[in-house]
Amino acid sequence: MKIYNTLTNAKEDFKPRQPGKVFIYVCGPTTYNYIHLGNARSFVFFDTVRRYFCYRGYEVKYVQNFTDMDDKIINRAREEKEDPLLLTEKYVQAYFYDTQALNVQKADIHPKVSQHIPEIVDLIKVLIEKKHAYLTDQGVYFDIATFADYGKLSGRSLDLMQAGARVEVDVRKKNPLDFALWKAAKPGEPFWESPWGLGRPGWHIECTAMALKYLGTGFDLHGGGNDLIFPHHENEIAQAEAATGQPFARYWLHNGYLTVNQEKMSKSLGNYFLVREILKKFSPETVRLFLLSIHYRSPQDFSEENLNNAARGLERLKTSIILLQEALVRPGWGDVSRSSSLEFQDIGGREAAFLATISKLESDFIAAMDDDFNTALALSKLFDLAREVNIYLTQKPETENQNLPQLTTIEIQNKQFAQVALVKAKELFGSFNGVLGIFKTNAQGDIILERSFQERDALVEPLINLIIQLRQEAKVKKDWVSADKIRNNLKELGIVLEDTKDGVRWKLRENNRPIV
RNA sequence: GGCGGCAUAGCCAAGUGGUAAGGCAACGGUCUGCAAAACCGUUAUUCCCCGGUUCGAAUCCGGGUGCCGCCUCCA
Repeated sequence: MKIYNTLTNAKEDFKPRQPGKVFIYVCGPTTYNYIHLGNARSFVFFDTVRRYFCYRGYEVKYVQNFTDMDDKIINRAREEKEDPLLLTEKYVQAYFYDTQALNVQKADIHPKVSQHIPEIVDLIKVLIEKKHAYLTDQGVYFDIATFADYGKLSGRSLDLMQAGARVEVDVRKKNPLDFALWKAAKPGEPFWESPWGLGRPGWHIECTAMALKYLGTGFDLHGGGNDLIFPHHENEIAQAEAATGQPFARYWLHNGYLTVNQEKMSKSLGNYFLVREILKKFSPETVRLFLLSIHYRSPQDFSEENLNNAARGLERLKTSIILLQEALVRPGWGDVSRSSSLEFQDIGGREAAFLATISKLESDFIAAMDDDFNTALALSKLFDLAREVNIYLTQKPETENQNLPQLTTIEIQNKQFAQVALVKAKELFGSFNGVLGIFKTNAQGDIILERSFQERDALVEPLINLIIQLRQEAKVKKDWVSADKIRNNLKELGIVLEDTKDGVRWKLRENNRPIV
């Protein structure tokens, strides 16, 4: 496996800290708002990274934090006149709602800043003891001059940064780039007790403290969006390595921005689209397919047209999966008792060729993901698989629609071959999807293609109106049999039609509604 | 000013030395009562421009143009 490491600006062979295990820390959201699609890009990508390590047989420990205390939260809470921690809890829940729609698996641990104050305080104590931090009346600051490697992640030297820095001058700081570890509380602000008075942690210290607590020094992967390279991740490294004297994380991954009209999607520009808004119009499968259709380090432009493209591509994949699922239970293809005893080398011409082709796709898929998580290329293998399956199914089996007792031994064997081929294809769909996470799956790992409830709800109204219209036409022709049949069958589905003087009214029997 | 990224068909996009993946759209065909889906075929002699290295470059080197980002909160 090769991974592009921001620390070295090069693709490197991945070597885990411990054989067979991967320890990952990904920067999560600051919970003062709903996540937008740019945030989702990062979360979906790192979820895919995690899934791929699992697919490759690694035991993964995945930690993603919530920054649930900082200036933005305090400001937002003031605006909404709400307690900061309650506000934060609301957006934590919203985060889970939005990301689960996108099939992002929960991290093993989701630590929150507010619940790790003791760890943070201890870490700051160490930094002060080691003379890497100093006190002012504003709080505690990290002294970057004491950390020789400062700038190694973002690739800048201190001199150049100082020349270009537009930082508001704080004369109490030794260096303009020194950053807060502990901020003294102003009146009315939330606070915790510390040896340096009442206050709260600075922005960067929490990730360092929580990563060290759950993953230790020198863990494998640390990730986040490009915009976190400087200063956030640079400062995390400084804090951790100054305190422990050990390398902090070994591979740093950063995803590119999501843009709108080629400009970065960001809250300050106001050009952001919330995940929950987009999901009103596009399915989560479409959104995830869209996000993975480009290499993670490249910028990706958000537009309705691009989402539409993805939606159409998704249709193609769905069709193929449906065709395969149908074939698996159709006479002639898949209705023979499970024939797992067959060895591949026993299998005849057409099936053997098909199996060879899709096996190649599997190795291509792995090669693509091994090369710095090339999801765009991996995705093309999923499309290739769909086409191969479609081609295979286009050609009818000789024995289709014949009953088993009438078949010769050869014919039965052909059916079994076909089934082995189809089962293998289905498994491959499943394992590609297990990595890319586009489709939801059941406990057995089979792909579920049910429409989302939003989609269904949006369809109910026009669909029922259409049926009512057809029934009205039947009534006009005095075709009472058809009209009554429509009404009775709808009733069985929990949809009640009532003919009134002013037209047709319909109701949904409450207990027939699907339970989410 | 410093640092970094990007530029491939109508659109999205993979591809870092060996002769342009995949998706969408479009057109023609097969299938179909008609559609849809599916399948087959066509659609970049060419990869922003100029110059160079090489038997050979979208891929390497030099120069130029355009767009974007970071250096301040941001995934």
